[in-house]
Amino acid sequence: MTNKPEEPQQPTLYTPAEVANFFRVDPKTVTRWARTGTLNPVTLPSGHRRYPAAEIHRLLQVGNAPGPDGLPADDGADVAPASNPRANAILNAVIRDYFDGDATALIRAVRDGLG
Amino acid sequence: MTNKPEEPQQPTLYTPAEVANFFRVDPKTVTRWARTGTLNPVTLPSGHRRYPAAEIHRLLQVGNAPGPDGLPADDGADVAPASNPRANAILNAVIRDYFDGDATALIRAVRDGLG
DNA sequence: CAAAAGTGGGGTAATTCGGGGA
DNA sequence: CATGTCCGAATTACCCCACTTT
Repeated sequence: MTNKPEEPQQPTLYTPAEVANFFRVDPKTVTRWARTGTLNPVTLPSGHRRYPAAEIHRLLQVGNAPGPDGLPADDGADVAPASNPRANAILNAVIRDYFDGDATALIRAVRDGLG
Repeated sequence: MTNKPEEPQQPTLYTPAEVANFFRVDPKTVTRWARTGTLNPVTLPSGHRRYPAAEIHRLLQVGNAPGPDGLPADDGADVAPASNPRANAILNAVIRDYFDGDATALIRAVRDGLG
């Protein structure tokens, strides 16, 4: 490792314990943030997670607390409030079951169930 | 360190320490991955291991956006695997903000965001 | 030839995961 | 709804020393 052009010495990834310490929360909460999409960690082959420093630093900024509404609602598109109970039920089930594993599954399910 | 850059190495090979830095794990963990078959390294006559870059990048790309110093600037092989960070962020934001009121907002955002 | 750094093997404590429930 | 806590199982980290390579 003395002559390799690329070698990230700086910890670009944080462990769950480190992230938990940053936000003063339980590591379990950090895991939950990963499940819900608030954080997008690198998943090791074993299933353990490593959190990119950029991701953490972004949330650590003042005013960007990782609360329930920590994510930027960038789209700001004035969506039409339809209140479709049927769609609501379908999406809710899919989100709970598949959102963590595969976002595209949600998309497909949405189209299949509502299209 | 064992091989000079002059050596015509077609595939880039990483040392255990380098791989450990990539994943933010202990070098021994990398060795364990090799022993359990998670990684398929090149074994030197001495018994030491060298890990092909392709192998490492394949695992490292899973939901990760390496920083500037990060290294694997991902190939562009933008497969949509079990976890699309951008999709996750978009969906998460929309779900939290609008899901209760209108499920179609999620669909629209998904289409716009993921194209 | 001797020394230093890296790696492999093994063993043990600490972390993390996942689920369930307060 | 989000977080904290308890549990068992799996994974990882850190300690030792021996061997290889520079």
